[in-house]
Amino acid sequence: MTNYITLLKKNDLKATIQRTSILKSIDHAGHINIDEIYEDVKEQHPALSLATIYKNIILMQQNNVIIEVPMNGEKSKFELKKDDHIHLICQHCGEIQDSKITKEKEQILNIKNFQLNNAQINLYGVCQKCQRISLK
Amino acid sequence: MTNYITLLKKNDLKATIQRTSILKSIDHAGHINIDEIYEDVKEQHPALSLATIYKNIILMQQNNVIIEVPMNGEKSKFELKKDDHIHLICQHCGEIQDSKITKEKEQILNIKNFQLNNAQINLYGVCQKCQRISLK
DNA sequence: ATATGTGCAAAGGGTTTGCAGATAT
DNA sequence: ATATCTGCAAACCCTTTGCACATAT
Repeated sequence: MTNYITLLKKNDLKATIQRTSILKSIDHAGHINIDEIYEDVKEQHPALSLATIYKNIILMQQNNVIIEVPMNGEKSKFELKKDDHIHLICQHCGEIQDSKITKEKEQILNIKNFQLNNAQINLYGVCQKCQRISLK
Repeated sequence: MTNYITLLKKNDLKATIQRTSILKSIDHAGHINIDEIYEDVKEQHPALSLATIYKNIILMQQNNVIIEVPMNGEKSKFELKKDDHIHLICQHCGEIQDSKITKEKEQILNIKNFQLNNAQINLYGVCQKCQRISLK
């Protein structure tokens, strides 16, 4: 919990219970949308309002605490800010795995005449677990 | 125009004027959101309604005629269905360039234990034109 | 002490829906 | 001929906003 407080303060945000709760929820889930955060966070803080979540999601994005993961045909999810990475999105179970962008992969993304700031890579397919299930 | 008719029929959709107009708009723009399609299409067909665009965007996605390009912090854009490719999104002028995924790049996306169906790669940065401008 | 954050309820705006008339096949 | 599509208006629901009270620093 103290980690979230530090994270917020480091990024010029006051550490309120609402914000640390939201961050905890995002951190535990890995990738999570607004409604799911709301459901999750209400368990400990029933009074925490949806409006507060919306306000803080915007604020925490602006202050580089979290980042948006736009999703095909559904609401954006959010994750804690970290280095660029690849999302492996399972179309069967919905789970999202992170996969590192290795140095060799990074070179591949180096496209001439384009000054890259950040990469957003979503790979849709079937995860290992679901591949096994469909074999049965 | 006849191309759009063929494209629609090939994918089990009736070829209405509304649909060909929407496809023409998407094709010309390359990447375009719903409101922009509406503005564009109204010039030739003032009566064409937003509701019709929404209905058809959903339908044409389902029938593999177009695909969604989710965007960070803004409304999704749409493009004609084509092979996976990389989007180079300029954070300065907003333009989106397509970049081919070469065979070597494709191998890089081959992540073990994940059965890839389709890749969605958005690279945010500064395009060549805008790099030149900021040098002046 | 005070600037900032929160919760509530209302407003706003984008998207969807139902239906009667129109259209593609 | 008929199943499907369109346009309109209303409904819906997600997101934002304003304000009085509460809280972090």
